Order: sequence, then C-alpha cells, then structure tokens
Amino acid sequence: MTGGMISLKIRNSQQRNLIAGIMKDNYDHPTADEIYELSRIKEPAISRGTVYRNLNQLVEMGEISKLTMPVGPDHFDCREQNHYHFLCRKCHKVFDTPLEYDDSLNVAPGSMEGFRIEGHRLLLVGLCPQCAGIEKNN
Amino acid sequence: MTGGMISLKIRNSQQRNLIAGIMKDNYDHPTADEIYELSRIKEPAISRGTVYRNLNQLVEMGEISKLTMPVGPDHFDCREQNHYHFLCRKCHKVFDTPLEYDDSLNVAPGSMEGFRIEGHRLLLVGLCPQCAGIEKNN
DNA sequence: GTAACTGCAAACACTTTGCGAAGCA
DNA sequence: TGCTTCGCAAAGTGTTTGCAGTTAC
Repeated sequence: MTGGMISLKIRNSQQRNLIAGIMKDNYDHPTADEIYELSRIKEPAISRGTVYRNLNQLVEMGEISKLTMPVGPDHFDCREQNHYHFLCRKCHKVFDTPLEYDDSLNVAPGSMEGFRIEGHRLLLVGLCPQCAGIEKNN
Repeated sequence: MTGGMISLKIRNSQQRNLIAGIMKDNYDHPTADEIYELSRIKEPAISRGTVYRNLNQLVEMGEISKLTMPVGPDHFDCREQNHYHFLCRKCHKVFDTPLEYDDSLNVAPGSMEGFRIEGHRLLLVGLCPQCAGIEKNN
C-alpha cells in the first residue's frame, strides 16, 4: 500500500504512451474508468488492469497526480503544478480552482514538532454552477 | 450516493447509542472496522452492517464526521468543531492539527462565480514522529 | 400496530494482482 | 535473451443493501 524502495527499469510502452497522451490533453480530471474508455478508442484491446497499472506508474513518475474524493472513484490530473480542486457534491465533477498553492502549510505548525510534512491536499466542496441552478428550481 | 430529501423518523437504538458513546470518548479517528471491534466488546453480536449504517446516520445527524483519506478506509471523528488533520503516509494514523479553520476558503474566489462552496477539506500528509524516526534509521 | 432498526449474507464499486503470452532493449 | 508490460480473469478491500425477524414508541 506504500511505495516500495526497489524501482524497476521502465520500458517504453504503447499503452502507457497512449494514456500519457490522453492525460496531457485532458483538463477534465477523468477517473480511471473514463481514461479506460478514452484509450479504448485508439486501442480497443486495452484492459482495465493496464490502465490502472499505468496510471499508478505515471503518478509515481510524477507526470500526473491522483485526486482522492470524499465520494466515488479517484480522479487523475495532468498537474502542471500544485493547485487545488473543487468537487461538486451533486454531479461529482472536479474543477480547478484559482486559489494559490500555500507553501506555508508544508511546514509543521507550532505544536507539531517531530512531524515531517511532505505536502497537503485542499478540496473545496459544494455545487457547481449547473447543479446550483438545478437545485434552485426544486 | 447524495443525501436524499426524505428524512425518516429516528428511533432510539442500543447499538447507535453504543457507537455514539465510543466516538465521544475517542480522539483517535478510528476506522469503521476499528469501531466495529470496539463495539463488539460490549455488544458481541453487533454486525458490521449495523456499524456502517449507524456511522453514516451519525454523520448525517452532524454528530460525527467522516474523513476520506488518499489511502485506506475512511476514518471517523467526533468533531467538536471544524479542524484539519494530518495523515502519516507510512502508518496511516490520523492526527489533529492545531491549524485554525479558515472560513475565507468557503467563499467562491474571483473567477468562480456561480459555484456554491459549502465547505472544504484540508489534509496535511507526511510522516508522524515515530515513522519519521524509523525512516531515518533505514 | 407500524415503521425503524437489527444481524446476516450477498452484492456492490473500485482497484490490485497472478498468470502465461507478448514486446521492448 | 531477459526482464518489463500486456490482457485476462480472479481476488481483494471497503462499503452498501435486501431480507426476515426484532425493537422502539
């Protein structure tokens, strides 16, 4: 469940290139299953296992990042740089926020000596414009 | 997956009282399974389904809150008030942080008009003192 | 009395993994 | 050739749910 310390040699792979390409163009924070469906367009024989394996590999390589949500499956992001996200609690879509990344959160606050903080995750939760509009009319 | 709009009448229940009691004394952010084991001490016949059902009910009642982690099962918290948490990426323990809750994150920033922000989650990730010490010696 | 709640077990959603075959270096 | 990656299918993990019986009010 934690990363291992033995790192294998990474080979070129048609499937990983495809997935990396899909992620590079994609700002929609797709789920593994959505990426699976997108890759099947060009590579109909690709398997879910391969998609999951390659997504995890790309995360470890630092090319993409994995976003865990309080509901539903993980989403993936072609992170150019650290930033924060918004989750619509109704349609479960994920959006980028314009909030600036706060480096000061990565240093241990006063009473937390001994803790080594390596990063942080901030997620805004609420209703996207579309769902907020729909909800108004109920 | 989202909450419904029909709210049923809530009855008293031995099992829910037990779970609520366990949570009130507990500042360890236990997982559902840990709560299940704790409740079996006093109520050996309790079932996992009942524990999950009651935890979700207590969350909906606002008595506890559910913490989703980037790894492993959800944790539960007897939230006196909003606060933030730290996750050790090695032992997966969850700790309270002394950071102040930032209300300003609950208003839509500049370019997010139309979004209705209802709350936010902030999680620090890193190594707890114990795991940081262990890691040093490797 | 009736509707919420229970224990049980099966189902569910999402993800990982073991295997033998295929492909990259 | 040797080790990585593949597709497939089965297994794993965490959680929800249908059902028949029980309990609260």
